Amino acid sequence: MARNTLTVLLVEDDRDLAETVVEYFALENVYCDHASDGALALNLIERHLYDGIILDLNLPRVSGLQVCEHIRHKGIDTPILMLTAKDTLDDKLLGFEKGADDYLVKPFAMAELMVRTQVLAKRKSGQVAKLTVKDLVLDIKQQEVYRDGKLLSLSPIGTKIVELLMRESPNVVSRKKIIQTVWADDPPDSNSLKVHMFHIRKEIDAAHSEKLVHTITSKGFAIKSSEDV
Amino acid sequence: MARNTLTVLLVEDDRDLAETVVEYFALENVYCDHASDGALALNLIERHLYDGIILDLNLPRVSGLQVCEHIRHKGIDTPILMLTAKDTLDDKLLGFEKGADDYLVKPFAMAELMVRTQVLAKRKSGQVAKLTVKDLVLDIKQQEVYRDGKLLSLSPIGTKIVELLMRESPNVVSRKKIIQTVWADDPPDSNSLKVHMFHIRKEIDAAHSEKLVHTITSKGFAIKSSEDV
DNA sequence: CGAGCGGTTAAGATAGGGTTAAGGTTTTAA
DNA sequence: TTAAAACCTTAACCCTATCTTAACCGCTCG
Repeated sequence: MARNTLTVLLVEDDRDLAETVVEYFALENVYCDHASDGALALNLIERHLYDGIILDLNLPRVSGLQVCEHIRHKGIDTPILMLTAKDTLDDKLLGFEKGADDYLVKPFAMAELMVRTQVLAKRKSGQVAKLTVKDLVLDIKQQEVYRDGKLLSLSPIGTKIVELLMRESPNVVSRKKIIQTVWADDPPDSNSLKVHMFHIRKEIDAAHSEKLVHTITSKGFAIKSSEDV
Repeated sequence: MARNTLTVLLVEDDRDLAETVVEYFALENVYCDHASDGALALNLIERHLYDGIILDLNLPRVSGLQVCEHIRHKGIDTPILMLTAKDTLDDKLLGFEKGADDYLVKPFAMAELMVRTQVLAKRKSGQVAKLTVKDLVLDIKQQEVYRDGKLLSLSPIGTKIVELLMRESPNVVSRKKIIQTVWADDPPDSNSLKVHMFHIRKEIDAAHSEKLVHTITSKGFAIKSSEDV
């Protein structure tokens, strides 16, 4: 089972504060990279896979909001926690709109930042424009699915199912949940879901040796790379 | 069908506040069930699949924290946002520890609750509980059992039995109770349970010197480490 | 020593999931 | 507006993982 060690990125121009955070996090076994401005941060984010990003709103040159927007635009769904000195509601709303997942107002207690970071890091953001599982990509806005760069021909319902499975990846999603998500209150009283899954499989996996669509008997379906837990 | 529609559960005993929230949410196309106490909430949660749960910490009878813990123990990973009147750090930390994903202090702006709920609902919690007995681990949500980090191959019914035994560990569970839990109304009229126990033993204990599955003659079965009572 | 309890094994039954094709509905395009 | 295409549901069929069943084994204890 996975160790409790997390790797997060702190984007903060106040070097004193940054150092304090890094040291505090080290005590709790959280490894913390540090970037002092937005450009540097974006660079690091594209190179590494972080469990979470702590982002000061008030950065020189590129603002925190811009960085946030940029990250989401790239399809990176690492959870983001925003830090700010101000506490106006508008700031928060704007932050969430740009793709942040949580918000903390300066000054804050280290313990709270710690805990919020840990909670944050356990999940995916779900705030991205694109979902990616291996070489499978879903453009959420366009509702188009690509594998290995090639556009697949999925029906609207099929795409919805794939979206759900990709959001939950690598977890199993129960038939019940799929049905409720796709059909809401009036599910078909037939094996319609089975048929949709069949078509989805054909599109996503037929031409590839690595299968991404998996059935977990009596539990449901999952989209993930074969050896992911 | 409506596109961006979410379904959340509000657990709140202040009926005025609840009504306000429900109405506000309706305007933004978020359908909101309401439960006025913890017992009711748990009932609804098991029956429906919500996109998020908004949980007042301060409930009559069963506290919000208890409800939260209960939900996670059931393996339900719906994201939870906690509401509270207090603003002590300890409350927050405890809330996160019990499996909450976000936190909002009363009084709050409707717009902020709205936005936090929407962000919350897009992602999975990642906060589910796991059952552990020595090096045996059951992932409740995935219904997967590991020993010493290795995934075991248990059938659905086998997993159900193991879950029950692990929940009751280190106590003995009678055959009668196992049968009732697994088969409810129509138990097999054969030695099916024996066979399941055989397979469970094979998976859990065959490759290890410390046996965790124990038979207590004429009483039932238990999963525990050998020296435990 | 034989009756009862629990473990082991293998075979048959069943249910869950995969595949296919037909028919009806909705969407799209002319 | 109408015809064609795309899409969705349905039902029938097949296969396989899983579950049940029954028979047998071996121990223990009265």
